[in-house]
Amino acid sequence: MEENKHVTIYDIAERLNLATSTISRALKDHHTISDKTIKKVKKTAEEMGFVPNTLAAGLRGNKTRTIGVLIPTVTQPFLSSLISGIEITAQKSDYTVIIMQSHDSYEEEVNMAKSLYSNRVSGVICSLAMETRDTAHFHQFSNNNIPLVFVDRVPKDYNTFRVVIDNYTAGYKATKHLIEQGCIRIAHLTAGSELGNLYNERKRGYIEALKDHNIEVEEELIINLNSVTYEDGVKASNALFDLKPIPDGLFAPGDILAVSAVQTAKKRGIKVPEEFKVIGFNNDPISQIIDPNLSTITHPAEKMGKAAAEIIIKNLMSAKNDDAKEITFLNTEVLARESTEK
Amino acid sequence: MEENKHVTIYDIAERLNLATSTISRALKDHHTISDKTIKKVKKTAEEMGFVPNTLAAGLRGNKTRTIGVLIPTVTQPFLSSLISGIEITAQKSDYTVIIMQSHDSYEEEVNMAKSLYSNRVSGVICSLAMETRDTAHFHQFSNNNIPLVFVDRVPKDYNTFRVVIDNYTAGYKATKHLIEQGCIRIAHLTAGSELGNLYNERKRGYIEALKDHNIEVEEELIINLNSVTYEDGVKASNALFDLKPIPDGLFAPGDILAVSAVQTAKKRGIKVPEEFKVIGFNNDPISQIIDPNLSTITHPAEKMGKAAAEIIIKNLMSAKNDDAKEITFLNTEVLARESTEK
DNA sequence: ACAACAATTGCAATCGGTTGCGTAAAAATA
DNA sequence: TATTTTTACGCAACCGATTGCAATTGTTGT
Repeated sequence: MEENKHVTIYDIAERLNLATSTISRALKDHHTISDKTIKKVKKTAEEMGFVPNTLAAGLRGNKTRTIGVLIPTVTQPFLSSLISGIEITAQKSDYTVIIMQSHDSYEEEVNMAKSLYSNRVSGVICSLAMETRDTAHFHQFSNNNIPLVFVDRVPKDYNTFRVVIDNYTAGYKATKHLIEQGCIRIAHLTAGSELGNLYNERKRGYIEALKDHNIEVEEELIINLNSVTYEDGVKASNALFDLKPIPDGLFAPGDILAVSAVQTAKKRGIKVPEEFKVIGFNNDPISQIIDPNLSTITHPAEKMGKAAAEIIIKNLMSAKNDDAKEITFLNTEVLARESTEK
Repeated sequence: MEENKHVTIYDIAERLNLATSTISRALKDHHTISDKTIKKVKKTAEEMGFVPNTLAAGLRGNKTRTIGVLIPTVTQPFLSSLISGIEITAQKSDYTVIIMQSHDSYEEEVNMAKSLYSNRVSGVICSLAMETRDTAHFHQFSNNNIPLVFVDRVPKDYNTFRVVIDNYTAGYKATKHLIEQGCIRIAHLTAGSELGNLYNERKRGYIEALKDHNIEVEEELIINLNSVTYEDGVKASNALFDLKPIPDGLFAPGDILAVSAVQTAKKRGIKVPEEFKVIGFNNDPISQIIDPNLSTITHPAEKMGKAAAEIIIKNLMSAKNDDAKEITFLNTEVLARESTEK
């Protein structure tokens, strides 16, 4: 096996009897280099199998064309779609994406943030870990003019870009849909998280919708979960079905929870949607697989990823850090399917 | 907003009136540095908010402690679990993971490979794009002693590490399971792909299982798909259900396909599993959501990811490139669920 | 033919850790 | 006390691309 040492611009320079500066400029079509030389350099570079060393360029120029992505996990459909969106947009502008998972751990998030900074990423896109209660570990980015975009699970009081949906309105719409389908005793699952306040917002929407339709808010119909998992969903569903009478509707702020409710209902012989209507959240793939098909709220993951990446790239180009750190709201819609049919 | 310039070892050296070499060594507990100095340096580094510049270290040492992952997409459950496994293992050894998606395009795969090389990754883990027919773009890694591990969809004749399941045996097991459950006319979906020959292997297992049980292999029961998608699965299923008599079993080499078959059957009033038994592949989340629950073949995604990352890291530490480039086979099992019940 | 200017290319410093080698100071040995 | 050995640290080159400025060559104008 041949041991090709990496080909550098020095090798090209030597071969062509030119200076490295000329090679460097020729390779990026600098206007002070003649067409003849540019052609010659590019041809030789190609022949020699030259691949620029990103590290050297990054070190010298203090910019890496790399976007760091810090998210709880890549295995949730919403987040993997988010990544996909980021990646597509990044690629178009020739940016590389580094992905790190916090596994919803604060400690890991802190470490990963440091690692991203250490890698001198040009920008950061982050969805907060569940555990995270303070955001001091993001100051290193803000303080060094590295654009930072929070997505979906965002801190409330951090002056930076945010890409989110209007969770309040989404929760309101979901609940209103159930009411319109005839529900009058609507349960809700929620989860505590101070910083990424999206569950609180959805709950607020739920409550407001009930009030606006003169439906009493019953505390026993609102269950607080420790974690948004299938297992916890089953537990909560069983608790709801132990009530008499059982509620006639459920707004679950995640499709996994909604699915767990549907399946628990089935097991207990409760008919969905006849006796119990369910609407989920996210429009995960499973929502179209389960029988009955799950009504849900769209959560434009890929769009959000694209939007976040665009903000980073745009901000990096303009080089002004005095831009307003606006919040981008993307739309959500009710997808009415079988699980809420009258 | 304060504009902290990045703190460097030069800053620390100046503050403590030491040489940068001493700082550098102290920070990594070099034995020639006194404990007193080490403590002092670390404390000061902490105070000053020093974060090492990975680029500089990588450039100098020509190693980045970064693993490049090149896969078709992150949105498939199998692949996102694979990433998860890679990431967990990498993190333990303090490696960073860069993820790139080929979107099953040969051209993108070539570009991304170049980008990874350009970023001087320490190792590469790759699952081939569907389109890929030649692997010349991986020579740059092999030629430069950068460990390369192919996972799942691997080239047949490339002398490097491979982490796979035994697709032949898995296909055999799946088919045998259907036979044991009483099927005698078993259909199969497959897809062409010369390099990542896993569908061919599964098909081989299918055929051998039939032969071993004295069941005739009928060409009309084997449908070749253009793509492994829900839509193509529906088309194929409809084609199968147009036959008379319809087959009584199906081995689908992917849960999405299996699900499409189950749902198509339902729509046409064909009862699963009474009239038509289905076994899928991968044990995707949807396999436990669909009604009836889907029998399937386990595909140990996270384990494969961990194994691949371990190979990379181990190889990087031993620094011998003459190791045997062995193939790692991970086990698969039949998960018998409702969709193949007698 | 010569100044003035434009078009090309070269020189050398720079980014920030890393590391081989050299050296001064402290400790051990003769 | 003189000499050898350790211990602890400094010097300076290095990785490879970038870029401000200097230098060279080629053009145009008068």
